[in-house]
Amino acid sequence: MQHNRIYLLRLCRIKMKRRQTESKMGILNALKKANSALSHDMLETLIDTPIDRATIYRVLNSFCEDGLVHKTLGDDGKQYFALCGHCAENEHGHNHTHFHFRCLNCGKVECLKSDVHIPLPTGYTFENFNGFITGRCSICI
Amino acid sequence: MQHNRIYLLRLCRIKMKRRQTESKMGILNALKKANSALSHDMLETLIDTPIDRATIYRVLNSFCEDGLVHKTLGDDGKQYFALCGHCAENEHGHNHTHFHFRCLNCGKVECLKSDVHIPLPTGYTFENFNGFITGRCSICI
DNA sequence: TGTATTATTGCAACACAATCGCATTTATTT
DNA sequence: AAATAAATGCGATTGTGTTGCAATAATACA
Ligand SMILES: [Mn+2]
Ligand SMILES: [Mn+2]
Ligand SMILES: [Zn+2]
Ligand SMILES: [Zn+2]
Repeated sequence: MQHNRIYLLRLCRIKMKRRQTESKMGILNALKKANSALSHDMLETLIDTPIDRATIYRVLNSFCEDGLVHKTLGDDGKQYFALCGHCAENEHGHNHTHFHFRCLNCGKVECLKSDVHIPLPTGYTFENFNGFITGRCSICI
Repeated sequence: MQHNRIYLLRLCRIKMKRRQTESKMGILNALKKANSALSHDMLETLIDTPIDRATIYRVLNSFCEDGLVHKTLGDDGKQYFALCGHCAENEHGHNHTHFHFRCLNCGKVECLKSDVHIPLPTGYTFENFNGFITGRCSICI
């Protein structure tokens, strides 16, 4: 179920009429390399050839629509985007009911592996989940 | 451990050199009446005598500092403030490791009672938690 | 390979939540 | 009643993300 980036982009090109551009490749590579969730400003510094802010957001949101990436709102008010790696799969597709951890020292945001159990009161229906934890990662003690 | 609002404000006046004002009373009453987490704009509509935006935020943040209220960042990008009712108590004071639920229909934001277990990888330290669930509440089907 | 189509981009303007500086007001103390 | 400084209102500012639009360029197809 793990495909490489080129394959995924090609798939999107056909299915969603996307085009393969340098911006998309750059952003996808940065996400892959970082192996963590990235915010717009993180991407801006990570990518060599400058890309406009609006473009970065548009690319990221298109990745979300296409299922390559998921978005989570950090407790710092920023959106973070991560490649869909070990997202839990179920009958409707794959879902993102996992926590995200942000290290207050190094800033890295990671998807935590454990799938979160969501304790809804009876009669409530579920639509979306966003769980953020902050602290310090093992590298930053 | 449940005190009434007047008592709490009086406590803050002495301990933190706060003053008891109409704005604070209004905001505290609105929170109490709503029995749910409120955002700035919700409060603005709920309170009769108009209070300036900056003042509302300042009052709410002072309430947070004083431990009367806790703040959570909604997935809609807004801050929600709720009276500290059944927040979990531990040796360091009380913590806010519970989910918040926002009904996509009526907009109400509630503190969910169940205390969340936070699955940190080994070597990671905990600082803060923000968990938001959206869906529909039992009233809105 | 050349041309048409239209997805994508950059730029500027915009929307929105929240904060800040500062002069003024006012709750509290004496 | 006067002094002190916390609290307020107003306007400006920050920060994040979106949108409109004309220009660009990736893709399809003859
Ligand atoms: Mn995913
Ligand atoms: Mn609390
Ligand atoms: Zn770290
Ligand atoms: Zn509802």
